[in-house]
Amino acid sequence: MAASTLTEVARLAGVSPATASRVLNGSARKPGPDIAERVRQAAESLGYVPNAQAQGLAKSSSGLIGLIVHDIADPYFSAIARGVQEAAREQRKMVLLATTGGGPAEEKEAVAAFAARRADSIVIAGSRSRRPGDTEGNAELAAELDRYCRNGGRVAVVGHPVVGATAPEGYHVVQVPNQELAGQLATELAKDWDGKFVIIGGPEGLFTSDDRIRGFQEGLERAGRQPAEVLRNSFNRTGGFEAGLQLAARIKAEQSEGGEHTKLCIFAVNDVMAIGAAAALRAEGLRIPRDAAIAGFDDIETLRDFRPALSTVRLPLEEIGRIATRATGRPGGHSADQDKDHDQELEPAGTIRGEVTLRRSTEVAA
Amino acid sequence: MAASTLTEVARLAGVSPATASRVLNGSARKPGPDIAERVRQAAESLGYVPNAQAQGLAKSSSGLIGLIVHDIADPYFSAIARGVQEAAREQRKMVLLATTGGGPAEEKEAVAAFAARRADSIVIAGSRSRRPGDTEGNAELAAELDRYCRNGGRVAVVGHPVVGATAPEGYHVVQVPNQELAGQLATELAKDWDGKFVIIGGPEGLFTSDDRIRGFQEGLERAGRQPAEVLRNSFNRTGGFEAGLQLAARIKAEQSEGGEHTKLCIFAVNDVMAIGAAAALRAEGLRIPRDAAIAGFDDIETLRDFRPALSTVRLPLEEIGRIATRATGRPGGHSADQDKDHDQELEPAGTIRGEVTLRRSTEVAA
DNA sequence: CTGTTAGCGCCTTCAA
DNA sequence: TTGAAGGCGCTAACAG
Repeated sequence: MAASTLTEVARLAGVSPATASRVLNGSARKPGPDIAERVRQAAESLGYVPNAQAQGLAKSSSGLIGLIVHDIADPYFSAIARGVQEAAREQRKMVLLATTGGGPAEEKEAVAAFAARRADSIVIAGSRSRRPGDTEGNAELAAELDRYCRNGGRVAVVGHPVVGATAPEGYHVVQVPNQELAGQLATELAKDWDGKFVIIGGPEGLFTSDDRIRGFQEGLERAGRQPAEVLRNSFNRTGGFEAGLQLAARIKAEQSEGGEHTKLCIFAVNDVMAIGAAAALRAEGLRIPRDAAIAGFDDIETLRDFRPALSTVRLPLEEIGRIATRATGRPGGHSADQDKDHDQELEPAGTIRGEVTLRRSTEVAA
Repeated sequence: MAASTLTEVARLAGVSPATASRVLNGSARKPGPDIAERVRQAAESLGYVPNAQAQGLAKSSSGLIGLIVHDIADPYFSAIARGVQEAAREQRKMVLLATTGGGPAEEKEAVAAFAARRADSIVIAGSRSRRPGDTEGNAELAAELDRYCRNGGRVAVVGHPVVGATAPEGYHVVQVPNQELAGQLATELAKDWDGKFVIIGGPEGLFTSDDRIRGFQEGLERAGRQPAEVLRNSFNRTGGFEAGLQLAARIKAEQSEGGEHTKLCIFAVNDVMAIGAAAALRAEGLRIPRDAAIAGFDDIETLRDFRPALSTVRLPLEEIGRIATRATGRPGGHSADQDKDHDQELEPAGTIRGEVTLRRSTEVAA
């Protein structure tokens, strides 16, 4: 009932297992064409499927890439996942998926599980955190990662390095210029908006969120503006929605006060939160950009048809996934020519370029 | 440099590998607490990580669940993927991801790869197809699946069974009542709309699309309406957009003709296409539902903030993923009490309940 | 309760 | 070029 084995194929073909192996899987020496054909036919007729586990055991390489995300249903992560998939396919590897919900403890579990499966490399896509409650988890995660690397595993982290990770080799960080881009966004917005800025951020300690907040504040400062107030909330639509409700109340109060007031410009640290905030404003009867402007970050594809079109910062999510994955590929894995010029190896895993994208949601037109 | 092995742990603890194994991994008999502690410490100090490949080889069960989707970045699939992940976690298994782009040939590759990795079960989430070009691919896919099942693998397919698959056991189909629900949607819409209906569908031969089209037509018929014209296009936003452009031209022509005309009601066979079509109408200066109504299918979460809110059919995507995955779990895998009542086993893998959800995009209000 | 003995299926030296 | 032998790391029968 179990799948047929190489030995069975070999027996049917009247050759040794070794020979069969050489025929069916890549090997330096190629057996005689007549023999090869017989083996192939035997394999075919038995419906032979090589046992990757056994192959992996013997070669100590599994052909697996581990991907860690907070939530695969979040479009931010699923876009990255698509890039990882592509790159994995290039490397003829398969993707193992782990969803962690963002906790370092669960991420550590995932790394351990990947290590157990002897994944050739691991891509960590979720934002790092330095919240107080996470310090222990971070330490454990770092330790687990270090061990994994020491055992020959490759790791790529999107965004920030894992706190405390001191991995010697095989540890790559794909830098995402969150801070810089948020700064540019602020600068651009400051050109058109005289009023106050408010930031809807994630919980304090989430690097991605903090970087974007910091960058935005810096941008405001460069433009000679007051720092923006920061509302903190969960890093998802609900968080944005709740913050949006608060702001809506405030805006309506100001409006009913009469008198002159300048419109608020809201920066949510990611698109999903921005959409949540926009929904809240709308629910409260406010309109964008008439009563307030709003901008996000990421430029999530599925959200591009949202109206008013959301000003945001475009991030090449799919490419980020690809680059991270490629960074973990063993050099000379499959490419024909191998640069002897190792300089490139020393550079960061890849430079990500984003782009400020102003759209309707921050237009000044009444 | 390589990871440490069970043997090393055993040696350090001064016990046999078998004992170490019994301590570190689940086993019926539990060694003495003193011994157990020594082994645990040895493992800890060596940073021992069990080799799942070896375990799999020995136990001939990999703890892997293979998931096949068209495109992980498509919110429809990523929602299902989340459900699969959840259920996998319940079963203490990991998810192997394969993205196929929808072709049976690639799906066959994926199944073979999963089989090679000895995945315990496979969940196929993409729509089946019976397009002429796919017949050969379908046959091969079916053969591969049959073989996989025959070797003890479990399979769950979302929607329709794979064409030609005759798998004896372990082959489950999660029925999604596309046709029925589309019929209900049509019925509901027909109550409010006097005018013509148009369907924006996917390519002919895609089961999901065809079922929804058929169901919608049936619903119209039941309501005493003429069958709707069907525009076919690719099964994604672009397809919807292009069809939308066509319709926009038509609508504008009718409008400029003056005279009386009834508004068009558009049914796109999935939300993403509906959004594309809506974007096209908007781009052509038309407004929804003023100039035309539009409805989709799936109720994609990320799209719920779209305005005008899209009438659609809510599908419990995440649950579909969960149910499909659970259907493939070996009975008595982890649950405490094991029903001796096998009746449930014979029913379809699970009954999916959807819900027609009328929203603003099909309101009659001018 | 513990240790010993065989494999799980494959790859890879090494001889022939 | 081909075959034989050993081992990858672990578990599952047996013995003790």
